[in-house]
Amino acid sequence: MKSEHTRARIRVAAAKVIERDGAGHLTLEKVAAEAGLSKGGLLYHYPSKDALLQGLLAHLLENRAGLVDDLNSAESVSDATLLNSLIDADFDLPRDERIMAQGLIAASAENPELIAPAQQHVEAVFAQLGLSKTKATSARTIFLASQGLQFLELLGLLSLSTAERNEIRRHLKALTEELAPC
Amino acid sequence: MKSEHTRARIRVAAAKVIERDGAGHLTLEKVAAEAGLSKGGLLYHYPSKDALLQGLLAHLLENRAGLVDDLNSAESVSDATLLNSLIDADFDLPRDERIMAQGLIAASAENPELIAPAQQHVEAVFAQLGLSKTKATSARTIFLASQGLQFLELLGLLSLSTAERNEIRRHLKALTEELAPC
DNA sequence: ATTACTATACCGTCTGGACGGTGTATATTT
DNA sequence: AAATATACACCGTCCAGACGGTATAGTAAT
Repeated sequence: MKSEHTRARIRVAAAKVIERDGAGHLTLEKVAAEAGLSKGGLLYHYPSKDALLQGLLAHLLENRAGLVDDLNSAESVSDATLLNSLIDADFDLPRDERIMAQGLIAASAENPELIAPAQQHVEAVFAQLGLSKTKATSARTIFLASQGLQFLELLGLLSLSTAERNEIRRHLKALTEELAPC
Repeated sequence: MKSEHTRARIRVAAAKVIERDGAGHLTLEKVAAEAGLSKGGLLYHYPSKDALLQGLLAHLLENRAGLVDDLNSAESVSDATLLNSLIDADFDLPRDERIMAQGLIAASAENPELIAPAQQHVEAVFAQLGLSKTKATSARTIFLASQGLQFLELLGLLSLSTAERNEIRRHLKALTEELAPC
């Protein structure tokens, strides 16, 4: 039971290494050092680099996965609810997790299968948003825009002032609300 | 003058390697082999791996850069024109160049400064779309959605049927046209 | 006895890039 | 016309460093 605590420490350490040295220089030894662990100790918890990366991704999807699943009960209005949650999740992603995502994008180059869980999530969202015949495309477009901004920020291709960022967020939320009444 | 021809061959070879082995396994030797060149020959044209990657990116931005610059003359309606072109460029990106983009995303992990030209392009687009006070956010959102889809596809997080893909494209174009009259 | 580590040494592999050399075409000089 | 020089395009080998992962021996707490 101390394990999970240590694993969390390791994940944060990985994020710090990625932030400092770049995702391409993520090394088991560096992560171990940053976490205050020996290399052997790190490998005890995550027996390979891939396992560590999978751990990062699983952690990232923990919260979001619930959002999609919780919609088994509700109806058409729930698309707006889902979008709202996803937008919030995107825009309020903690710094740590943002960096982890960055690292995973990089890692997916080496090992494409690694991000399969993320693919599952995205396609689940798309499937859910596709259920309503009339507004499916509008809903999906809102999702795409939210994701688009996250990726551009993640890759360092765009950095907005908080004011501009918030305005886009507001706009996406407004578009989401237009979905329900119609 | 034979140089440019060979360089083009090298770029295509790089795309093939990325497609076959994954972006993380892009190697000078593999590219050279694929291009029917020795490693030394490759290094003659692109004196380092970074130089090769920069070459790929420059090639990708060649067409798009013109789109933004061409708007020095026109007025507010031109935002719609720009968006239209960008959407087309995103959706009609040739297979080769799509794979190159994939490789560059991966490479940016190792060397973040590498994608500076792309950053410049994105921010130029955003600045251009920010000029019209009233519809700036709407225009930017359309751009974000288009980019969002490209990234999701690029990273293998989403694969749509051509029908679904086209519907989103149509929707983005419709939103773009709504921009002008108001 | 099991869990959770530390510390260190080591191995095999991969890879960027340096380096020296080769052939060929064009230009210049004799 | 012959000889020489120069630049271009390219070959093939070698090497130093980095990295993932293994192995081993030992510690400490539960």
